[in-house]
Amino acid sequence: MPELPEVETTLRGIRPLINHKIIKSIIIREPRLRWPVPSSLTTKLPGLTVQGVTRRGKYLLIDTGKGSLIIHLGMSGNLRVISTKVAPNKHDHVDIVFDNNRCLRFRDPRRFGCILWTESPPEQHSLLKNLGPEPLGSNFDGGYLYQLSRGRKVAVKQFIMNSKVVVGIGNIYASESLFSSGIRPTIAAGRISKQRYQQLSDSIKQVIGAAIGKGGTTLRDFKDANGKPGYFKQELKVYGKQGQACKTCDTPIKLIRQGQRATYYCSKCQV
DNA sequence: CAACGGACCTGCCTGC
DNA sequence: TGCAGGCAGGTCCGTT
Repeated sequence: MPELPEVETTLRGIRPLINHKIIKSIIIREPRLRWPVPSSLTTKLPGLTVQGVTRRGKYLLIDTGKGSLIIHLGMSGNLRVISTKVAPNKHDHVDIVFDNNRCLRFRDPRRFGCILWTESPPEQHSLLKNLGPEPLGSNFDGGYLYQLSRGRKVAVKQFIMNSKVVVGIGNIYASESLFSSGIRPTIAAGRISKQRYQQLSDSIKQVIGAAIGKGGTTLRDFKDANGKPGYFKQELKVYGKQGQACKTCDTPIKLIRQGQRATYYCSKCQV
């Protein structure tokens, strides 16, 4: 479900609904996520107030002043703010309950997501401290990609999906931004020119930015915090379109596998 | 250090 | 209709 635009959409949805709210309790129905949900949250969270809701890469950070919740949605997670009266579904693993009879409900069928707690600044957490720049940040550009990629033999698609290189480029937007910049996904990262990396970083910003503007991409059942789907799917040019005509040149879109992930590209437009 | 494969899970779709 | 197999939006970790 979530790539960075979906996480950003979720952030924008939940922030105004939970910021400055007092936490009444936490209900952990299923602690077995990627890492166990700390049972200590049951005693630590009640009485704390949400002081801020931010994002680093695909990690959502809820600051309480005493510590921060670090939430990742994995492949299939989502967060909604709803009435505590709404009965939980099978995969609604955790509720953060506020004192206004609403709760932040974490649902994640595949349980690849996580909910962790840190009492240090979250950016020092081991999951966050080695993350690369934000793709929409001013320190992410062609020069940065060019410099970091010298000597690297890994394919450029896997390079830009490496969170130490840049955060938030998932499988959909990797294929889409490489198509948009005319770069073949299989090319070794270390053999791409600075100019082409500038095109790539521009494309990444454009594609991610447009996807956020559309509320993310809904493939199966992504819904934002208010239950609305994303509308970027109709903008996709290559993802999931193997065999279909390229929108630029009519050549059939190819599907290959890189590192056990599907990659879609146009063999004529992308060189 | 870089690269790769395996691991963690459930749901859905396809094909027999 | 049932069932096995493959695949899915992520990313960490251990091994080469």
